[in-house]
Amino acid sequence: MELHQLRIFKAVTDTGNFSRAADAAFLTQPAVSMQVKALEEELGQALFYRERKRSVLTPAGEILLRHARALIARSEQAVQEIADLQQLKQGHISIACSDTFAAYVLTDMIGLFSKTYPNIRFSVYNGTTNEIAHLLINHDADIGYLLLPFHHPRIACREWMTYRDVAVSGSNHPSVSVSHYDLRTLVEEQLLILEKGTATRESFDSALAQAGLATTRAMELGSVAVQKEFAAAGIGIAVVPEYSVKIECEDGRLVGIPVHGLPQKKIGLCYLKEKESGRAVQTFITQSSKQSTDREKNAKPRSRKP
Amino acid sequence: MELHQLRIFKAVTDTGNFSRAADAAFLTQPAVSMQVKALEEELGQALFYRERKRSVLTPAGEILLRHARALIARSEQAVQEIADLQQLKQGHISIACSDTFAAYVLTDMIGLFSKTYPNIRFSVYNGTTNEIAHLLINHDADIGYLLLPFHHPRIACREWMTYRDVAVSGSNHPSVSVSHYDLRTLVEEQLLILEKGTATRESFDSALAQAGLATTRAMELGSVAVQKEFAAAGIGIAVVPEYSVKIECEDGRLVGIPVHGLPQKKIGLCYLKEKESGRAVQTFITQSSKQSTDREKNAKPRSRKP
DNA sequence: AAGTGAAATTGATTATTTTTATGTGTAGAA
DNA sequence: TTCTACACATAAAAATAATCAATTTCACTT
Repeated sequence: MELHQLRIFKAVTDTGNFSRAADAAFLTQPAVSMQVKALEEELGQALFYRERKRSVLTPAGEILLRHARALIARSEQAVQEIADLQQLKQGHISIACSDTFAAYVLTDMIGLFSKTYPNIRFSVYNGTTNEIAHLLINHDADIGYLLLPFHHPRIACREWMTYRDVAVSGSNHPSVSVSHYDLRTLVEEQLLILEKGTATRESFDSALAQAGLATTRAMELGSVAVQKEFAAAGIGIAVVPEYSVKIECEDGRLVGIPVHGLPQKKIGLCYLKEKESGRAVQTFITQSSKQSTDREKNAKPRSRKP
Repeated sequence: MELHQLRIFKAVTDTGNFSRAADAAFLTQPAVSMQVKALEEELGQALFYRERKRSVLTPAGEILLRHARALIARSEQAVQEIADLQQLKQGHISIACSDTFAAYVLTDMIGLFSKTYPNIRFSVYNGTTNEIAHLLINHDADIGYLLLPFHHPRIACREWMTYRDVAVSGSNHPSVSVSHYDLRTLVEEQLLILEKGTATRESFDSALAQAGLATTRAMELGSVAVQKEFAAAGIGIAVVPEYSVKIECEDGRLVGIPVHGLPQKKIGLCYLKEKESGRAVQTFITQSSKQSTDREKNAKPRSRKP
């Protein structure tokens, strides 16, 4: 049984007549006869009572018509839904990144995108750099954001944004009066740093190692959100990505202090080399890259309010 | 889009691999490639990410797979349902006849048939001879039962059962003592006869006319059921088909009195000449004709109980 | 650098579908 | 009756599509 045959069959039921069905289907009458006959042979029984003027459905024909209608409609629906994918009327974008990036950068990107394309759904997976790579390779994520440099034979990266880590403290902390740190002064403080195994921590450690320094008093915390809370509570100085404390610095809950000697860091957008992204993903990248340049222009990572 | 293509597409998703799909579908790998490519071109986007070892569905592919599964399953269901028609696992029989025949003959026939084939549904249409013919011609009824003789260019009849009309009265009516009527004595009675326009009435009228007689006191009633009630109430003598009063004669509610001079009547089974009946209808005819010969053997149209 | 696995490509071959032309049967008209 | 018109069936030729066998490409792997 083929849809082609069912379309012809349906044309006969619509017109009540093989010859008119042939016209409607842009075929000749014998072509219609043969396809109907093929169906009848496959099903083992007649589909029409052939009368002089019209053809009337047999019981088997009635059953087949019911299914044929459903089958044809559903095949058209499939085409439509797939077309909707192109029109961004539906779709799904799956993103892999660190929880920090998700919480403080992705939120805005997705929020803006969803205003324009409300029917595109999102999945966000958080993980380490390695986990992000696996998500991409297994097609569980369409794109990822991770700390550069990153090299993998099947994954391509492009620079997405740059930022620095910044020291923050609560606004009543003695360090408020400090205009900046360098690494040597920084390590003297009670530090609040991220646990091992994260890219942020590794880059911090290697910066210290390069300068021949080590932390004197460091407290390891599990997430940037916790670091911020501890800093706000005046427990110590947190070293966090500047983008994660933009709002708190602006409203004065936290005070950001630049650290000389910490390198500028790059986050890359990455995706499978061989895989061409769908339109939804492409559009998301385009739109949010516009947004991100805007954001960077307006960014005032250092701001103190009295 | 053709089911053929969807079956191949599904084989690829099942095996994750064009080559293995080819084996599964008893095709060569290029054949699979071509059909998938044809689908992709029709839909305007790729269905698979082709990787070295396996092929993974794109978003469009996911959507198509969902529909392909449904389409394939439904096409198979259609075949199954139509096969069930042959197996008498489902079906529908539509019968046209007089309301009297339906009430007193068809009931048993359908009851017995439904015991064997509980999933065959019935429709029963009541109408005059002419209406029955129209029902057949419009395929609204598969078979009909009507009073013979009946001639129509497109309808074939075969004799189904014979019966006589019989006079019945309530068991306390004076006529109880009469052993039989002839037409002359019958017309002297207070008669309960069927309204004009029915075959029963016409045959009665023509029997009287042939004998040069006319009713003296006749009451026209709308149905045999009403005739029987009036007779049981002692209002007069009803002339009704013997098969319609079999039970009442046996249990004594009514007394049947033969009428000499009324002809034997034949009911025919009829159907469209050119139309071959479905298996359900054929089986119904076969089974109920066995039953009807049985019934006629046991029939005791005249029986009086004290 | 050679080998491997999976899919694309190509040209020939085979099946299938469609068309053209014709036949059949019936209903209605001459 | 015979003719004509209509609707479908049938048959052979033509066109189209699907398949196959052989080859190539491509990205790894060894």
